[in-house]
Amino acid sequence: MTSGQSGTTRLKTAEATSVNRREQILEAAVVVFAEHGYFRATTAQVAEKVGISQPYIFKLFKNKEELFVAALDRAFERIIRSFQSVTAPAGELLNETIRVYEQLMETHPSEIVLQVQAFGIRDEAIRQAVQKGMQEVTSLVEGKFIAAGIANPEVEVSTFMANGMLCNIAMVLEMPSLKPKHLKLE
Amino acid sequence: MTSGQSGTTRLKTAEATSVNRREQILEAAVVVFAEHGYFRATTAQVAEKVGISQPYIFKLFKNKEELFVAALDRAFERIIRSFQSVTAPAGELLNETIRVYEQLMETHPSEIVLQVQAFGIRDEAIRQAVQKGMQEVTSLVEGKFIAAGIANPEVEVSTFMANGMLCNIAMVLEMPSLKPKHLKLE
DNA sequence: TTGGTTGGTTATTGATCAATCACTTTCTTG
DNA sequence: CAAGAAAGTGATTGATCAATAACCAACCAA
Repeated sequence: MTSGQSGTTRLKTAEATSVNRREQILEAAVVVFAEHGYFRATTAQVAEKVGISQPYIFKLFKNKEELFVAALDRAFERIIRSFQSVTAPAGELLNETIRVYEQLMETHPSEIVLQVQAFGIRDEAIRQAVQKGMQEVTSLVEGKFIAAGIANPEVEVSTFMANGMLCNIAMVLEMPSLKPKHLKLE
Repeated sequence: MTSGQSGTTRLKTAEATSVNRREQILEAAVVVFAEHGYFRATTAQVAEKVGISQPYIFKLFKNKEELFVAALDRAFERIIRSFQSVTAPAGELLNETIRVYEQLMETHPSEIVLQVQAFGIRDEAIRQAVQKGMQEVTSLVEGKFIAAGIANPEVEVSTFMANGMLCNIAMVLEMPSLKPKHLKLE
């Protein structure tokens, strides 16, 4: 058996199963990587944040690269889940999708920062993870736009992604003036 | 005297003055940093590409960070010079600016990659250099758009920058499908 | 009670590199 | 040509870390 789910189920108290530990480590890793960057962040910092020893990380993750990829996947999964949950009529779908993303940037800023970092890392495994994440997000949004019957879905999605990227960059650079200007008023 | 410009001026043969060396090093640094990323790239790789010893780099640059910032400044300067050179009537200005940038991506891809990398580096000096570069580019383009009498210049500039960012990211990720879809046809 | 499984630790090491130090060589000019 | 400046090198080092090795402890089941 893997977990501590014994006869007298002691659930709720977040037992130290390896699955829980993995989650804790990932949560810490997202923050540490976002704050210091992939190369400057150390596995010791992640461990410290979780309250475990540095080597224990390598019992649950093959190496630092895999840890980063897992953290990145987590970030993309949240974005995808958020966008999946969006429901709105065609006329409101774009604005609603933007609203959901803006909320995500507030509630999980580190995961957004992680994304931007990942764009610049020259590492095959990481690049593949980013490619996959970006492809999934694009496809998902496009599917929604098409299903809603929005005109020129490809262009709309592309514009949405472009503004999203600029938004991300404005965030990591701490340049609010760079944020996209929508101008929906006419 | 600093250079070898003696009486019998032996110009043209690219003498090994420290100014020339600085330029050579920067040119190599742009390529090496773009290829391996700031942290994986080593000063030894840069030196090898120039054909000098690794320690000599530190005679011309205080440290690795300063070398990167200088390389980054160079990249931004080229972008700015390119945009400054743009002249077109209001109706064509946006397209012409796009064209110039697309050409830059072809002729100096490493400098574009360097930019994207720089977004993700958590280092104060580097972040400041990126901020300055982005601010200058935005202001310059906005100035041009305003001077040409384009309507909603702020929004147009923002959209232009957003698509530029998406374009950069499509490039570094090697995801051509992510490239912006303009759709000027009606 | 014993032995296997799960969850953990301490200590260490092997590589990697930026950066410095102590020199040498090559100009050039008075 | 002497001598100082400019250009450049070889050797080394001091830190930093990912990753491994080797070992410990708590628990449970047969």
